Amino acid sequence: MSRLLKHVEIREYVRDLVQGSAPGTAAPSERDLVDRFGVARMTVRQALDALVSEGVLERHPGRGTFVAVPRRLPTGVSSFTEDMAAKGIVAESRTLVAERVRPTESLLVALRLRPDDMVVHWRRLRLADGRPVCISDAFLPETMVPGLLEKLPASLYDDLASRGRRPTWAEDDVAARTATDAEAELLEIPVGGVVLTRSRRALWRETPVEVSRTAFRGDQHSIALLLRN
Amino acid sequence: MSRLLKHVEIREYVRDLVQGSAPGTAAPSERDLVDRFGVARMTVRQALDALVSEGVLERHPGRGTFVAVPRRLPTGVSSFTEDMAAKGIVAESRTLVAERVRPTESLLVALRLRPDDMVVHWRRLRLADGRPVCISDAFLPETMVPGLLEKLPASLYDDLASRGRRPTWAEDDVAARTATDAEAELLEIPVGGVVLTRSRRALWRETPVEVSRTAFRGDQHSIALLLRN
DNA sequence: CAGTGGTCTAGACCACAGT
DNA sequence: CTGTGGTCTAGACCACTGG
Repeated sequence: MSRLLKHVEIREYVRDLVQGSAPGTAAPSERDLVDRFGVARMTVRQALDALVSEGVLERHPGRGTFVAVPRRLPTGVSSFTEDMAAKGIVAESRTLVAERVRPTESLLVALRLRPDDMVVHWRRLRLADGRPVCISDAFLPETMVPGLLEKLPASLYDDLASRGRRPTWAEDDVAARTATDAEAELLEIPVGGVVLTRSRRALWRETPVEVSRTAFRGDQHSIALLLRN
Repeated sequence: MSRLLKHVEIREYVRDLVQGSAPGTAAPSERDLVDRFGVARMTVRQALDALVSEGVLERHPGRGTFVAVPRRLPTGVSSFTEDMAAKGIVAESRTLVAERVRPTESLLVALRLRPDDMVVHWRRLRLADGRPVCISDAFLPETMVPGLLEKLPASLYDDLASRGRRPTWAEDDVAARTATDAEAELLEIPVGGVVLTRSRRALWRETPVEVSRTAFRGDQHSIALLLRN
């Protein structure tokens, strides 16, 4: 039995229907969906609104609703595992810390938590073809990823995706500094070597899902970006 | 005479009301707005939906609607001059090199030039409130900016804008390394200090406009980004 | 012309917050 | 308890598009 909200049910129905269709293909009209699901038109519109704001559909007044031209191609909010796979490199990671902690004040704000909420802290050394690439600290609301610590996934973003919470956008801040001694040792670079750091707040729709800080080996890595106005 | 749609009128009313309020401040409740404007609740919700998706407001079921924690500003393809102005800082620059040169092979490709085309090379030391921030080398097709060298503008992107060629998108590559001796001296950092580098190819529509390489003082500067899927 | 999406009404019941 | 946002109904009129 479907315990879904109606507008969710309709949204997923249309999403499946449209999956893989060429841009410009007509989607069912709002009144068609009203008849098919026996709901009010506002409910159908609520479902289609979501798909439009996701960039799946486009509305054309007086004509209909159509599959949208594909969105922004490039990385967007990318996952380390995917970035490496795209280069044909096998990504590995070694868990250094996986714990349940009380959030700091800044985490509380960034993740939009309530005072008693706990966060999951996961620190990993990440490797490509067996060589250290970066150290990352990820912080996630415990309620967002129940059971994560009991069974650490191979890819955090894959895990979030399976929970329907893959980040849709992120705020990044990129900087450079010298490595701490601990970082230098883990990354196998000289003490005082250069690291490229990335602070990220990743969100799904309007909900913060992850805050992370990553330090990349400066001598090997760079961050590629595509910016649009 | 206001020819505004009701939901637009309500949206702008709330936007003004909330302008400058601290995050967490309560916005009018939906039923308040229904009374104030004499409209149906769906109409009010339509107005608030827009503000929520803009990140201006947050909804908290059972509690109310509140001013959202501010997002970082979207960057898009930003200009140094504009970035500084946004922070209330006076940007200056000191021209180190301004010349007409034959393009290297990689510039020829990146700027999509023909073999005999020349490029303008402009190197600047850029300062904020009188202190060095970065060194940038910009390369532009000569045909794109005739007369630039005869009258160097205060802001390159302003100049491009006045020619109708302001970059609409860019490919950036961000990395970290130690400064060269020359860079260290200009940036007033210790020899061997850290710099954050950005290689950019900026395009207007599908036409390459600029290739630049910039080295920022790593101890002071970071690059803020907004990524979307 | 009939069909589309855009806007809007005037209600309703629900789950949830805080008092 | 009251008030909040979340969902939903069953209509309505409009401007616009296409045939």
